[in-house]
Amino acid sequence: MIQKTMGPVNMELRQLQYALQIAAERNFSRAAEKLHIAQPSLSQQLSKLEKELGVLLFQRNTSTVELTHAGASFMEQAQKIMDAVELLRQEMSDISQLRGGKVVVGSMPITGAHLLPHVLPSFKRKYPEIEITLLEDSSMNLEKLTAGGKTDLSLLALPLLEPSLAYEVIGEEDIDLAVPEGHPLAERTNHGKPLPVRIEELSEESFIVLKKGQGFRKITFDLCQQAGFEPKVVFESSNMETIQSLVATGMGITLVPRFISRSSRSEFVPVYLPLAEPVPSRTLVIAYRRGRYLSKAAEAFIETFRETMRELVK
Amino acid sequence: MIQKTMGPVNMELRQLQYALQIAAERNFSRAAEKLHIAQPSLSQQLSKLEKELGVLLFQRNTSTVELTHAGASFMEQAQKIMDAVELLRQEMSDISQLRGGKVVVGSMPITGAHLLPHVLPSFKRKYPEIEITLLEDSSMNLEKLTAGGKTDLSLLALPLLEPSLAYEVIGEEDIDLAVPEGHPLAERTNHGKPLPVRIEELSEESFIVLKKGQGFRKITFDLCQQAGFEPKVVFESSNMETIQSLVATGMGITLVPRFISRSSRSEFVPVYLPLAEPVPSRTLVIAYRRGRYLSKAAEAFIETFRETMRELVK
DNA sequence: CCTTCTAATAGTTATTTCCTATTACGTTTA
DNA sequence: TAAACGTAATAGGAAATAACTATTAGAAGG
Repeated sequence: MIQKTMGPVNMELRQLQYALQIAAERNFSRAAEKLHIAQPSLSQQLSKLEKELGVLLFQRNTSTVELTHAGASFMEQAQKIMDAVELLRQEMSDISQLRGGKVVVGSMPITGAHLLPHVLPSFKRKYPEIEITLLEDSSMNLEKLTAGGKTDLSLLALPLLEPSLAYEVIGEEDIDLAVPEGHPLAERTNHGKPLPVRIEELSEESFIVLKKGQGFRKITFDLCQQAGFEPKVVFESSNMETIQSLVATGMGITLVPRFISRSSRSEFVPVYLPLAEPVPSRTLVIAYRRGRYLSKAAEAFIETFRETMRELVK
Repeated sequence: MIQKTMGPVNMELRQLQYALQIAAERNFSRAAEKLHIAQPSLSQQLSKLEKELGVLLFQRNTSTVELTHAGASFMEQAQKIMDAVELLRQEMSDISQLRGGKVVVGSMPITGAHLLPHVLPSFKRKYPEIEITLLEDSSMNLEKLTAGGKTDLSLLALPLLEPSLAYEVIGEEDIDLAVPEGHPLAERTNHGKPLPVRIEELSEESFIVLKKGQGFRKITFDLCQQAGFEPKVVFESSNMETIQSLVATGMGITLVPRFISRSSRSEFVPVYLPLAEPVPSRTLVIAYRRGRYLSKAAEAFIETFRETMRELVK
């Protein structure tokens, strides 16, 4: 990091503003009035400024006030500075008023592909000036990224492994079963509707699951364990969409979050069956660093996400 | 007036500098040290700044300090502002150190053409960054321009008519007589050198003089009057060079300042004769507004002018 | 668990800015 | 020429602000 030795800045914006006002009015008393200060204060501040600069800015006696050449070039540059200051104030004001800003959001590929497309348009509509940057990764990596401050928020599912993360629940997502067409479980219907499947019934099935580091893999294993068996894994993929295709082609079965089973559009689509009560679900949350102040923009994103989820679940 | 609702500029350069230093160090204590203040002061000022902006600039707890998105864009703009401030300080410093600045100098066409060419080069050599703007006009107009602040200095000859002008003498300039070649006065020689002429001898001559408003016209008339006669004017011109040509072609005679008779280079050159003791002269001065502070650049110009004159008269 | 950093808070002091009153100085008017 | 007016500068004291010291509280590391 380059150390810029900045000399002591004794000059202050107030003094620039005072000088500019005097230049505009060409009269100390009137300038002081507009600045809501007394005339002697203005004289004092200007003298101080001139003394510090080592330059006379105004040629003045008791009757006339006019710029020196030095004063003229001072005013030119001072005005640029004040304009830049005004711009800075405006930018900060925009951010605090949600008319600007930036949020870096992490999400798993699954949710990125299936949930965010619903959220982002309405967020953009509501806060057109807030920039959203998306970062897709596995849930494990996302937790690390968020814990390390690389993202402001991450869309994740419980449980979180990183203890430094806090979260807000944004919704429950039911879990379905995916089987190949013609699978015996898909044939059990009641008035044409498939019957719910109990997880225990899957103990002898071949499972296709996500690779390690992806949260939903653990959810699958936990559900099977709760049902009293260890799933027989015949294939692993890091891509949930790929798994759907593999199931469709008859290589095995899998558990899948509802938002995926709802919107699968690829060529090879498996059959989705509901699971029996109590329907297993995963809790979707937006996670962020514990103890951290969330920017208003980030809060607005969370709020919009929640609203959108409520709409989706209807 | 305690209207604090939307006070204009409460932000101060000091605070920008503090914020930038914190951003550079990412550590309040070290930043405070470099700023030569105590750490609590720094915390206070930053909090005040953030409160005024309505935006958190640093995400911080007791162990880490890092920029928020708002903070990042703040620093970007703040650095621009500090750079502009530094530039302003530099410009003013240059002016006060005579490494910059501007002087508007008025001069009569005569002196502009014959004296300034000697002065300007050495001034430029000494103060290469000071800009000199020349304004040529008649002495009468120059006095008005300078009294009105349109020029910083004017090169004039005594007496000055404007009472609001002060002046510094920069030298005496002897006055010569110009006659056509072959004129009887030019024939009176002593060992080949022309004899000095007494002004009384010119009472019957035809004079070519400058137009009204030009100082040297009055000097000519005054000298004649002192010699006891009223000059017979046969022609008037506003241009001293033209008068030289007219004299050369035999239309009359004229009085001329030494610096002109010395350096006439045109096609039609008259004969220049010295005037008898006491040799009349005019006092050249640099005039400026009475009671006005002269910029250092203007003072430097005067000083350089004097030096150059001393060189010239040698 | 203790020690060590580091930022925030409390309370006080020092500095700076601002105010009122007044002076000084040009300009205009009588 | 003197008097009256308008304006910037100065003086001295009051108010506001930024600085300091001492301390607390919270995280990180041994």
